[in-house]
Amino acid sequence: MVTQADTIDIATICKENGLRLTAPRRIIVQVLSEATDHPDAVELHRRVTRLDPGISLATVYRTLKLLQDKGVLEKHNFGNGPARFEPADQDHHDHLINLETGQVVEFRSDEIERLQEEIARKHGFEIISHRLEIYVRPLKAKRARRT
Amino acid sequence: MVTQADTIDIATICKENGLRLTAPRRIIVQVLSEATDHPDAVELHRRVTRLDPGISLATVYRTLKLLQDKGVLEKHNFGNGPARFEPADQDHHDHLINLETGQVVEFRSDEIERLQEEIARKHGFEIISHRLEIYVRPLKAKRARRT
DNA sequence: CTGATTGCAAATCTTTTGCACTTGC
DNA sequence: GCAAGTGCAAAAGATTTGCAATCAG
Repeated sequence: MVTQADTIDIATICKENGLRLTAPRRIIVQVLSEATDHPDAVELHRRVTRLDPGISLATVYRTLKLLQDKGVLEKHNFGNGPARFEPADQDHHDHLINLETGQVVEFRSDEIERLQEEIARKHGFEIISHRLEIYVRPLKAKRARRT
Repeated sequence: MVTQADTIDIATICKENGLRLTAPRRIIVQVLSEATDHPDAVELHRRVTRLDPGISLATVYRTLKLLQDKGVLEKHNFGNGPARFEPADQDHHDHLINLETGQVVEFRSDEIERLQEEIARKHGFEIISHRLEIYVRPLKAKRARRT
C-alpha cells in the first residue's frame, strides 16, 4: 500500500504545543496534506496564496520550520535545489527520484533499515535519522550499452 | 582498509579534457586530495589561500563544479549547510554523519547496494546514483531513557 | 488585553555570473 | 597571439530576521 497523506491535525498539534491556531497555519497544513508531490517552500506558497493571497513566503518558511521541529513534517534536500517538504509519515520511507521527470517514488525496505542499524552500532553510534535517495531513470528494456 | 585519498592526477585530467593546467587548479586539487574531512567551498578556499593568497572563491567554486562534472570529485549536501566535497572514490561509499561533531565516517555495504538495485529494478528504474546518509550520535552505553 | 504570529523589507548565506584582465599552450 | 581561465564585484536563489502591526485566546 502506498502511503496516503492523512490530513494533519493542526488544531491538536497547536493545542498540545501551546501554539496559536492561525489561518496561515491551517491553510499551509491543508495544502501540504493534499500535496502528493513534495513541494518546496515557494511552490507551497504559490498554492497557499491561491486560497489566501495574504499569506507571506516568510510565514510559509516559519511554519515549515515550526512543524518540522515538532516532527509533523519532513524536509528533504534532494539534489541541489530548494528543500522539499512532505507530511512526516508514521512509517518512515525513502525515495526514488526520477531524474528525467523529478517525480518521486516512496519506498521502504526493512532489510535496509536493519542493515543501517547494524552499521551504526558497529561504529559505536546510534541513529538519529537517515536518508536514502536513489536517483534513477526509467529502465529502457534494452541491454546496457557501454559507450 | 579505509579509503585513502590518493592524489588526483590533475595534469592528466586536464590534458585528457583539453583543459589548461593552471596554478589554481593544481592547488585546489592538492588541498582537496590532502583533506581527510569533507570541506565545503569556503573552508577549501581558506586552505587554498594559505598556499596562494590570490585564488578567489569564485575560482574555487568553478573548479569544484568542473571537476565534479568530470567525475573527479563528489559533492555532498549533508543536512542543511553548504555542500561539502571529497575526491571521487573508485569504490563508492556512504556516510555516517556525527551530528554532535559534524565528523564524517565513510562506510560501504555491498548488501545495501544490492538491495537498492533490486528496489530500483522492481520499480522499473535503473540507478544513476544514490546517496545514503546516516545521521548519528555516539552511543551512550546507557539504557535509552524516555523523557 | 497582550504576547504570539504575521507581513514586509532588509539581511544573510551559498553559489553563480558578467566582464575586463591574465595566462597557458 | 588568442581563447580559456581568473579575480572582482555584482547578481541570483534560498532562507532568515528585525520590527511594527495584527490577532488568537
